[in-house]
Order: sequence, then C-alpha cells, then structure tokens
Amino acid sequence: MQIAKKYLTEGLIQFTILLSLIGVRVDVDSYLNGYFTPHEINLGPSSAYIQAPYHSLRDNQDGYSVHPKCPELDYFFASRRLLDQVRTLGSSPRFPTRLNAWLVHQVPDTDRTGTDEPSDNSNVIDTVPGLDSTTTGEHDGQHLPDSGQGECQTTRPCSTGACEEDLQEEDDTKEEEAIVLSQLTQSSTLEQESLLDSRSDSTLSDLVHPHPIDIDQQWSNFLALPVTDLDDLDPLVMERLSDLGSDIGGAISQDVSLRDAMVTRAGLYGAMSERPEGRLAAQRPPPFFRLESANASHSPSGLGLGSGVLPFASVCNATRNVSSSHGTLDGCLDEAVFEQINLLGLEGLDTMESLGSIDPRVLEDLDSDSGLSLESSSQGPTSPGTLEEVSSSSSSSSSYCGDEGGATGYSSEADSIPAKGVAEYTTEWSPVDLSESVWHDHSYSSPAFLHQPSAAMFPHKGIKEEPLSEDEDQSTEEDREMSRDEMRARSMCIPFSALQIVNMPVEEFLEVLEGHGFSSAQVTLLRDIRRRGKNKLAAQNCRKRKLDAISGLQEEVARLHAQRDRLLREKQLTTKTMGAVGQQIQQLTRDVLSRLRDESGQALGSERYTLQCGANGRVVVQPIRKPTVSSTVGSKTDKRKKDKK
DNA sequence: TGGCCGTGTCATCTC
DNA sequence: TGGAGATGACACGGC
Repeated sequence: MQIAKKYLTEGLIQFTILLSLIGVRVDVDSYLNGYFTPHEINLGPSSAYIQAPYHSLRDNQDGYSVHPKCPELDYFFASRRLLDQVRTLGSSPRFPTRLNAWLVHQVPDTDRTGTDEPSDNSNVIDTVPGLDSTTTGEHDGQHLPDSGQGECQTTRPCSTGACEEDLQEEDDTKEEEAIVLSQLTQSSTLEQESLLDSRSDSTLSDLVHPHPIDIDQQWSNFLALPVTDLDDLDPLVMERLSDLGSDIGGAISQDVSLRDAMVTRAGLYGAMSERPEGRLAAQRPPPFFRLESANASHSPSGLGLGSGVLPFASVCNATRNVSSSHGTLDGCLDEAVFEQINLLGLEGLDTMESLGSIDPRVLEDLDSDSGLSLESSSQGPTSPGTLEEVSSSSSSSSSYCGDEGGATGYSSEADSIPAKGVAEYTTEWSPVDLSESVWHDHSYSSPAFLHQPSAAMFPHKGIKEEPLSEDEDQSTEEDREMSRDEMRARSMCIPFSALQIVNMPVEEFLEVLEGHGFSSAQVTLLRDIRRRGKNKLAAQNCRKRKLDAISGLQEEVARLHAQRDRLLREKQLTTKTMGAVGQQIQQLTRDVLSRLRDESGQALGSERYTLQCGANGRVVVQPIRKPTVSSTVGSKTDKRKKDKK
C-alpha cells in the first residue's frame, strides 16, 4: 500500500511537471480541498507555479527570441512550440473543436543511455534553473516538501525490480512519441506537404529543435493554396489521419500517474475565443468579398483578388474576363458611338460626293416616319426657290395630298409666306445651334452632320438646286424619302425641317410659333413634329438603356454564378478539413486521457473527462457533466417553488 | 407565313 | 402648369 501510494504520488508529480511544461498552473492544495472544485494544483503554500520561470519566458515569443543554442531551454521551447502550434490549430475558430490543448511530452534525443538518469522526465526539467523540483530522487526531498506533502516526496518506486524496465520502455516510447508528435504538429497544419513528405527524413534533433515555423505564415500559405491544390490535399489529409491513427498509439507512450484529475469549472470554451482569434484575425486572409463588394456594381476589379489568394483561379480569371469584357463593352459602346458619329459624318460627305447619283435605296434606309432621321430630316431651311420646288413636288403627288387632306392650295401661300421665314431662320438656325442639343442616339443624328454645310446637311436641297430639267424624277424620290411629318410640314408650308423643329431650343421654338404668324394647324403640326421627334429620341435612348441594363444584368448573373460556385467549393473544402481535424483532435484527446490516472490508478476515460484549454494556455482535465444532475436540480427547484406556493 | 427584331408613335407618368 | 424625359404598349415593316 505504501509503495502504491508512493507510486501515485510520484505520478502526480510527474504529471504536474508535465503540465508545467505546457504552461498549466497546477495547484495541489486545491486538489486536497476537494475533487470537483475548480482549483489549481499548487506545490507549495506560496502557490507558486511550478513553471514560474517559464512564465516569464512565456510571452517572449514562445522562446524564439532566446538563443537557440541555449541548452537549458531547448527542450522546453521545443515542447512549447509544438504545443502552441497544435493548440492554435485546435482552438482556431476556423476549426472549432472541443479540445483546445494537448498534453505533450518531449523526449530529448541525447543523453539517453537509459541508465545515467533515474528518471526521464527529469531530463527536461533538471537542467532548467529553478525547476529542480522534479521527480529525481535526490531533488524530490529538496523542493517538494514545500508543497506540504512530505510523504509524497519519496523517491519513485524505482527500487522495485520493474523500475528499470519501465524506464527502458519509456525511453523507447518517448522516441516514438517525439517523432509522432512532430508528425502531428506538422500534419495539423495541413499545408506543409513538403514537411509531410520529409517527415521520414526528420531527425530527432529536428524534433528537439524544431524549425521555428510560423503558424501564421503556415495558415496564410494554406489559405493561399489554389483550390486545385487544396483538392489534392484531401487525400493527404486522409493519409495523415490514417498515419496518425496507426501511430497514435505511440504518440504519448508514457503513462502518467495522477492521484487525481484536476477538476475545474473554467469556462467550457471560454479560452477558445480569446487568444487565437486575435491572432487569427491577423493571419486571416483579406476579406474575400471586400474587393468584390467594393466593386460589386460593374467594376472590372470586382474580383481583384490575386489568383494566389483565390483558390479558383480559373473562375477568377473567367470573372475577370467578364468584368473586363464589360469594361471593354463600355469602351465598345463609346467607340460605337463615335464610330457612328464618324459614319454619319462620312455619310454626309458621301452624300456630298454623290449628289449627282443618290441611291434611292440608301435614302430610304435613312428615312423615318417623322422625318427626324438623319437624311430624311435633311429638309432644312431652304431658299424660296427650293421651297417652291418642294411645294411643287409635294403638290405633284396627288396621293400624298389626298392622304394629308387639306394639303392642297398652299402653293400660293408658299410663294409668299415661307420666303421671309425661311431666309430668316436659315440665318437663325445655324448648325452650331443645333449642335448644342444633346444627341443621345447617334444613329439618329450627329453634330458632325449638323456641322456640314447646308448642301451636305440637306442633300435634297442640293438635288433640288439642280435644274429640274436635268432630272425630273428626283421629285418623286424626294417624296419617297420624305417622312410623314416632313411632308406634313411641307404641305403646311412650314419652312423648317423636322430635325430643326425637334432640336431647336424651347425658347426659339416658342419664338417661331409666335413670331411667324402660323395658323393653329401649323402650330399643332409643329408641336406634334417636335413632340414626336423628342419622343423618338427618347425611345431610342430608352431602348439603348434597356439593352445596356440587360447586358449588365447578364454579366452580374454570370459573376454571381461564378462566385456561388467558388463559395460552394470553399465550403466543401472547409467542411472536409474541419472533419479531419476534429477527428484528429478527438483521437488525441482519447489517447491523452487514457494515459492519465486518477486516484485509484484507473485511466481517465474520454467518456468521463475532457481536456480544456483555459485562458493563458492552461490545460485542465475537466469531467464531463451529466445532464441528469441539472435536471434533478431543476426538479428540486421546481418542488421548492411548488412548496412555496 | 409566322416569328423575331428594329423602329416609330402614343399614352402616361414623373420631374 | 407646361415642357421634357422616361417608359410601357402597340403598330408596322423588314428579314
């Protein structure tokens, strides 16, 4: 019984030291006060933490700033780095798990003769100043009495025959443990394929002096992996899990005796949301939709993420192409606008050049009902002679006059009335004035065309200026190409083209209506021509906007489809990774708990206990609460309430 | 010959 | 209150 007690006592000390390696505050007194009270185990009445010297180094970048050659700290920082990496993995918000910390044990690779040291655990601690209170026999009696448990400070039951065999087994298992631990740490990052591949080449010294891999950088690299690489990583994850499953037995081979599992009611996951998040926030990649949202409308840079950040380079490129095509579309639209302007100008020039040989079909194409299209509206201010010709030509068309009804009988008036007005408004309505109007649709008219000389602007005029004797059939062609409004205007002896009527400013239009003695029919016609011309332009603009809106929506739909596919793939990948890491953590939790011993020497089962990582990196063994307790308490309270009633 | 598309026009609403 | 713009609806012609 005494031997068993000593064994348990030393086991407790070993576990305490083990916890101290990972920064756990252990309070033995609290344990003595009660089983289920969340206390910290303390080795002395001063409640000094056993790892106090390490606490001072804790914030020292986890020992990275310490000289790597420092032999006293190598073991400690090697363990701390590995542990922190695993802890960061376990407590990362990206992979929320129940386990936040790991109980690890780093085994040195040197001085492992198996006989020179009475206890392997002391290898880690003995050389550290201020931490001489280890399980070594000669030191136990010096430091542990401070804890007030003098009976526990006896030497480990190495005096028994099985002691040396146990030590030898521990040596062997610790080597495996170190290797597997390194594998675990590396595999937990899921992105160091090279490290995974080279794990077989890793030496023990590498494990003891692990490379200072920045976990943040690892995560950044992981998140920066293209999706193809991540997809390829899935089998690697499973492979690593299988490897871990096969090697997990040797991950922590040393059975740590524990008189009691420290019980604490620290926040279940309180620590999860504290430390790692700030770190993760720093290492978190840029907001994925930041650029998209910032340019969600139609910005070509809507997916301005680098292809390295986006694991879906193809989608990104496609979307970028879409965006760029949209930008190109805008450019094309602008180019088309100017191109049409140029074409109109060229058409005007062509018209000038081909005054003598106008193709009626071309004129028909350029015609419009309201006479507001480019060519059909070219019946601008004409000379009295021209107007006479137009009147004569119009009157010569019996069908037209019949359609318009009342168009006859104006020729006599036309001889007198329009002459003054036409001459007047020919001077008033310069092309410059018309160019001041806003031309929304360039197929309709163009300032370039308006800037052409009168002969160019109004090819019909040029034609009409030619003697009728030369080409008497031109009048019929003019009638064919004239719009209804144009013909109405001519029939009503209105000396303005539809284009002029439409594009003249309101003030001048009102002056025209008021200052020329137009009849009510003429005024109505002028207003109708203007209204129809305006509406025609508006309709063209409206249709153009509608088409632009449709094309923009189509681009938006394509972009959203690409975004949805990308998010789905990312979600799938994240789910896979979370599952793999969760299983890994659960397996390690079970393994750790199975190697811990309670007061009766029984292993702490994962069905009864769990590991929790509290604030400041404290790792505690916490019993799993049973819901029945709360239910009973609730029933009791209910009964009390009933009794009070 | 019917469907599609472009265009002109009207009616209506809003500014 | 009228003008101008926007837009839906309809008609018409061309393909």
